[in-house]
Amino acid sequence: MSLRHAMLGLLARGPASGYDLLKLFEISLANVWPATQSQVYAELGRLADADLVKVAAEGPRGRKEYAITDGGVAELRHWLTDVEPNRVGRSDMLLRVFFLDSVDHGQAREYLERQAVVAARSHQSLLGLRDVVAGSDPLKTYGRIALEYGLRLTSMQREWAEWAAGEIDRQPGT
Amino acid sequence: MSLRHAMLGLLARGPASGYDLLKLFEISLANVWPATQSQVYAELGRLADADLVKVAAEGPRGRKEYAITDGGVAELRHWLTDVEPNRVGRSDMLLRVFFLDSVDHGQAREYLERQAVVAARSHQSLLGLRDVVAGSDPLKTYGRIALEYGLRLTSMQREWAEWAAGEIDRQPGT
DNA sequence: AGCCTACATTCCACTGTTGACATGTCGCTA
DNA sequence: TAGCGACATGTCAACAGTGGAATGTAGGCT
Repeated sequence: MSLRHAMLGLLARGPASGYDLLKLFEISLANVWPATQSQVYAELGRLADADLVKVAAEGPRGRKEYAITDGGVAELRHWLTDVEPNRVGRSDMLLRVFFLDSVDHGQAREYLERQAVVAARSHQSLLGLRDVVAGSDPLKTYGRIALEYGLRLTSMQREWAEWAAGEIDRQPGT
Repeated sequence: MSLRHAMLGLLARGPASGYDLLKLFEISLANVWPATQSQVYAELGRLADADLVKVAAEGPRGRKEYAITDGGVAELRHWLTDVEPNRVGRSDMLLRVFFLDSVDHGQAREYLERQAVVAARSHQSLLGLRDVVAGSDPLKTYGRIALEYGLRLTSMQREWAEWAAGEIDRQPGT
């Protein structure tokens, strides 16, 4: 249940409304922890029930501004410092690789090549993002670190996919 | 809904019971697409309703052996060759990095160092796995390719976490 | 005045995932 | 023969995530 912690993390930087949080998810967390409107508002209610956040102010158009409480800060810190067994992430892409022997060599190769292209594209868009934020408001250290992870990941993915495409050519059979 | 395709992929290699599939998920797909018993049996029922698999034989202890049908093979191939916008994976680890500014420098550093250790450990266990399978039944090409991905990923994660830990030391503030 | 867009919240139905519980068979061995 | 452990299937409640619809406000434009 990390949506909760993502919201607490955002609120730790300052009060915000559900709508604000939604925008923050869109612009800064979209590639790490996407969240929909239904989720955000529902979780905000639960968070308030648990006294981890509270309504700090009510604005013009029914706007409710929430602020994190001391309990919320404690919960956030606990989540950040507690060692949890990080559960395995599912990977659609790798799952397909496992079953690539169900299609012919050409199709398998095509799949891997497409992965290389997708990874390269993601890499490019992250590079663009880095330039944008470098030019204006410099990213906070941790933002830069997270971005660097994306950069390294996509670059590794591209190399791997290219290697894999070559590898299946080298392989006897199929 | 890729549980369905994972099961079709496994059944494409030969008939199996729900129990067999469960074991296969545990040993070969645990790190790519974990599945529980409830899910497997329920999905098997749905798959049979949709005529993508059928009961091929009934064994000793209520055992039902399922086989993939032509429709199932078609569905599997379609999934393997169809370009789908791969949805973003959530990352608990990266989410934490984003909010590391809510704790002090020492704790942030500790978190990143711990990530480096975890990655290194995963890397070692994959190396072990590779040696085991290399010694006995050689992995199929695609299994090797998927394993290589894990190896590269964990190695990249370790390097990145070490770099990140150093990086926050170099940073002014906190 | 009428319309559009951005702001803003709430509710709902559906699917996917987890964990626990219930039930029963079969072969081994103390 | 009683009990254990591996085999084997089935069901249920709860929660997380997705997508869409309904509702309403306020400001700006034509």
